[in-house]
Amino acid sequence: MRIAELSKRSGVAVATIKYYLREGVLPPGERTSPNQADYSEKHQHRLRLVRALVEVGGLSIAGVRDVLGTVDAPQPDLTWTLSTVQLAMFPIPEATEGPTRSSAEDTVTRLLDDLGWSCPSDHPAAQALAAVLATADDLGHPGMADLLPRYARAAGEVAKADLDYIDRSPSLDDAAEGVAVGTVLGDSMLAALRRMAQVSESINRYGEKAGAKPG
Amino acid sequence: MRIAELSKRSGVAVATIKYYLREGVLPPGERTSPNQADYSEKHQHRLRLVRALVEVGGLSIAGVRDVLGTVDAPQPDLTWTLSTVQLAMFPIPEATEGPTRSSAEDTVTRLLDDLGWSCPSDHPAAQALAAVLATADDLGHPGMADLLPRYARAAGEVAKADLDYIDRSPSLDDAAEGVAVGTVLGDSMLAALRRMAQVSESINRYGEKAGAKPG
DNA sequence: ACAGTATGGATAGCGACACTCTCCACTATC
DNA sequence: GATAGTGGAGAGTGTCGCTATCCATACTGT
Repeated sequence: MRIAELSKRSGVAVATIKYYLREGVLPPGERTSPNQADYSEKHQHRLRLVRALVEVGGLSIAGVRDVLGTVDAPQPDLTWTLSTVQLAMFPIPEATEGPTRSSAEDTVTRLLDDLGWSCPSDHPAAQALAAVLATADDLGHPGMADLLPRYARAAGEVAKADLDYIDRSPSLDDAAEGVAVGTVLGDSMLAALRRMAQVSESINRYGEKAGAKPG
Repeated sequence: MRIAELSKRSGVAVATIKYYLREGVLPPGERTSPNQADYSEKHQHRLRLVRALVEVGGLSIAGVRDVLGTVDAPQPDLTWTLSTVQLAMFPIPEATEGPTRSSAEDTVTRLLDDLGWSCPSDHPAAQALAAVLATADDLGHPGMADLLPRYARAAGEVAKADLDYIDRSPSLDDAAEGVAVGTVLGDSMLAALRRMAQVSESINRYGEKAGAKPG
């Protein structure tokens, strides 16, 4: 198919598709003449994936490029693939310093120890967690740390489900894409469910009232 | 204190503080003369809160304004406060249409029913969940829906912890801020813990190898 | 008292980002 | 052979979160 049809089928503007081609998040079509190319269902699928990563996952175009680079070069080491996707999604950690931050790092180390998790305490995610705890502390909400065990238990369950899902993939390629899709969509899914559960729990405890929508 | 000291203490540039004042996310200082104002510890705290919402929660300035508007007008109805904060954080849902979307909505309705959650199935969060499921379907990953029960159980646990945390607040003002902080920081906390748990679980299943950092 | 600095307020500018538009030589199609 | 569409490249657009510049006035140190 040609670019106009790819655009029509995907609902993405031609100019945007050209932009994605330029940015390298969509591979070029197969040349049929100096200025004519042919796009396949693979391009259609890739375009959907790009849109999902951008719209649902909130990734930047550069982040999408990173993730797709990993998906396209499937390593047998899924741990590596997982870490790469995670890094593309959460490129944050710009380490802060200070007493609250140090004690937050201790808290995280202790948590990992208590849980027996095989995650290094200098992992970006662990650093991010320490940063969040330090922020809560600075805001005068040190009680957030008390939530850690329950949050961690829930996160552990989710992670097991995630890895089970990846394990079901028939091929390495599928597993790599499964990691990307699962990481990105899983985050949104979990966030949505948390909000729903909060609303439900809130209604159960405090009553319905204006419940659903305040605006 | 004057603006220069507020800037020094908070690490936020004077120009940025002026910008926040203009945007209404920081209340004006107390006038002492036509062009002189005095800022208190309250401003310092508010500034920290704004930075946390922006940096950790990824909220836009407009989103911060919405959240703070709710925090500053504490309603006795915590369900309302919760919903408002949620809306400011996830203003997404721009409803799509199509067969996958409809069946995703059915799936969500059924899930709510099975779980016995008191969350209306037309709640924005439920819509967001349906959108995610539809996206997964369109991407050729219909198996994501199988993860729902385990995800939901985990989300339920987290939500109970969240509401327990809010319940501990001594005053209504504190509860309102607790909702905002808890919702925003809780999301980041949960995401970080999920990543850590994924890494841990991945190492347990597939071995260490390049584990922590691929780049 | 008076130079030097800081302040609040308003306006304009900047850099990043994700597109979107315009132009071009050329090709496909009617 | 007129018309519409193509790939490619560059410039332009709108939004966002600041950041810089001005200005008249106010505070500060000597």
